[in-house]
Amino acid sequence: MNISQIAKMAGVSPAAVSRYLNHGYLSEEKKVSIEKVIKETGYIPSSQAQTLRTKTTKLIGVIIPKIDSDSISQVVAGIGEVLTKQGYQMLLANTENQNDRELEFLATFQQHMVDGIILLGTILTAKHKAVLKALNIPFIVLGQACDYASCIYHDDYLAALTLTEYMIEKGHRRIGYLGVTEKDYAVGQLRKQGFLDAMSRQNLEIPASSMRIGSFYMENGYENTKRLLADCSDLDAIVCATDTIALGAIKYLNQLSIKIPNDIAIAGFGDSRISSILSPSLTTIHFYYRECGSEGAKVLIDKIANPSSPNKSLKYGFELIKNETA
Amino acid sequence: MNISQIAKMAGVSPAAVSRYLNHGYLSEEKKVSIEKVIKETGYIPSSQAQTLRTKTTKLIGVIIPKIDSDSISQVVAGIGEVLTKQGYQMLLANTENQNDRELEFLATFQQHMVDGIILLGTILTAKHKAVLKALNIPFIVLGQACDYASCIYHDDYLAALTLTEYMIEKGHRRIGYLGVTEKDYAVGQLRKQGFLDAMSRQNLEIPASSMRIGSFYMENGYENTKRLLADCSDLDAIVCATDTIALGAIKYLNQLSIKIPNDIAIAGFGDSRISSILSPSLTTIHFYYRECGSEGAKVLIDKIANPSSPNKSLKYGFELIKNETA
DNA sequence: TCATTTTGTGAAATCGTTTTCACTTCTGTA
DNA sequence: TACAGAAGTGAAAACGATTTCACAAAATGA
Repeated sequence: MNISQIAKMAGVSPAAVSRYLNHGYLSEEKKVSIEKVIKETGYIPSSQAQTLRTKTTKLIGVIIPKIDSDSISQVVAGIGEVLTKQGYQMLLANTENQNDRELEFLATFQQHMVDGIILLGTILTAKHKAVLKALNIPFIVLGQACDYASCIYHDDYLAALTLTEYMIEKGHRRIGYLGVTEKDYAVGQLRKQGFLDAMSRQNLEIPASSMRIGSFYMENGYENTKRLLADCSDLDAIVCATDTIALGAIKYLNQLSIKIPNDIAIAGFGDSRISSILSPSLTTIHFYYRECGSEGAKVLIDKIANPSSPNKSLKYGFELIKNETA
Repeated sequence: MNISQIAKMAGVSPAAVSRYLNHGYLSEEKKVSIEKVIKETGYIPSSQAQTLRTKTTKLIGVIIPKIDSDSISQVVAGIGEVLTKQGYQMLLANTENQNDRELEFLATFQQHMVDGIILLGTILTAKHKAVLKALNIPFIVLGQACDYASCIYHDDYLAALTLTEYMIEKGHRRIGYLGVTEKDYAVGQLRKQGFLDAMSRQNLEIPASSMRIGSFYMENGYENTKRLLADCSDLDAIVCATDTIALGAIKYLNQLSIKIPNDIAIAGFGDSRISSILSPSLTTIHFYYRECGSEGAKVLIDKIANPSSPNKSLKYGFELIKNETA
């Protein structure tokens, strides 16, 4: 069923049908007859053919590192909400933490002529920058600061600083740290730096052996807590770069019947749904993930409507959730 | 940059370039020169134009009720893995539990000419059936049995039966139930029926006031546990239709300092990541969510390749996770 | 009444591919 | 030598929409 057939059935030209579908510069009489035929046939215009002429797809490509993650799925939910409302569709690409796949997906997005791209950034390399700019498609970065695009992110540094100061205030002195790769600027570097600065402000020592770097998975929390305690048996608290890592740590401590927070206090980042249900409940940082997603989608849509508009950089705050593990 | 420009630059016809891109019925000499030009220019063919001719988009539409859900995001991860591997892209539509939106999204998918559709079913109405069949696009249903399409689902009934029998075996007699709407056949009806049958096999009473129906959210678990205990103060266990609901129940019980499992035992369904970390850890049912997603994607791709192949109906088993809350 | 503007309309070009078809040019065989 | 078949090629016709352009009819103004 195509536009010419509809036109024939309605006794008008294809151009008239197109006009009906779009602006509608058309006599009332023809509008009625076209409407009737379209209703009867259930005709839906081919978006591919439309794209071919108009160069717009109403498609937004979204690249994420992992969909089955508490924080990321919240961002995606926020994105989806706004896109749907604005008549866009989401093309979702999940790299499963394989950073190099991001570039492949960018090529696919280009092929599908997406109107815009949202990159939920983990590691932004020079190559990313080059490819993204060459793409000539509006894009934004979420979760990381970025100087060549609009970006929406969290105050990871201040959050880590605040959280660590809170731990110190609670009386903890020998605090360990479980982090992630420094290639991830927001989570790997800023959170760690916030931790370090809070410690040094109080002139607290940080022996190298009390810090560990690992993956984003729970196993990392589990294994690195084991190693941490093997090397520094006198720790009285551990700050973990994510809630997931904190869960791994808690799992290990539970197995050893080490009491939280009396023997060792724990804190995480992300305020995952679990944190308030755990018992003891997890002290953590609430970030505005869903808002980050929905705001990001809005910014991108603005950018698509007005490509020459200047880049924006929006930093969301956070909330310290004072729960029971610290 | 289009195929004609590439052709001109390589000194061949557009047809030759197209042949290079596809089957490659072409002299070695031209292949080389075309390859060179494509590499230099970074040319990527327009998938819309391709679709216009070939009627295939390499796009799969996926409809889900909620992305920020532990179980669903796992299914989506499984789907994404296979689709990417097979060169497909995922068009994701999140209804946020608004069932009527599913039909809208189906129309959008049709407009975008997706090659196939995956419906992560909650409530399948007669209208769904009618619309899906009229669509004339291969589709499959995940999470629900369905007689007019290939479907992949879990043995919800036997899981509920087994879990409840286990609770009884553990010595619980006055067991309450927190469920969801019966319109959701798998989660609402089958799990409840499994519970009821296990109870009646042991001749255990189920007063109407010991069962509650609510939403999929944690608040439901919290609020309905409150009501349940107000009416039936002598319950010694509660079976919850999902882990999320169980978490709500646990939250309420913790607030009242009711000891789990000594005062009241709890069980859920889904084996969410949290369940093993909670303390006490949550007794639950492990379903093969990720596998369901990846297998579903495979079945759909087979169906696309061979549309006349008969429908398949695949039921995955489960695993009873005997943790500490029951 | 006549000139001018407004309004409504369809023919045809266009977007960027794929694919059919007809036409060379080879290759190998009788 | 002649001829069948294979191999390689490009012109041109799709695919299904939008949009420009030209033109007719109707409305307006003098």
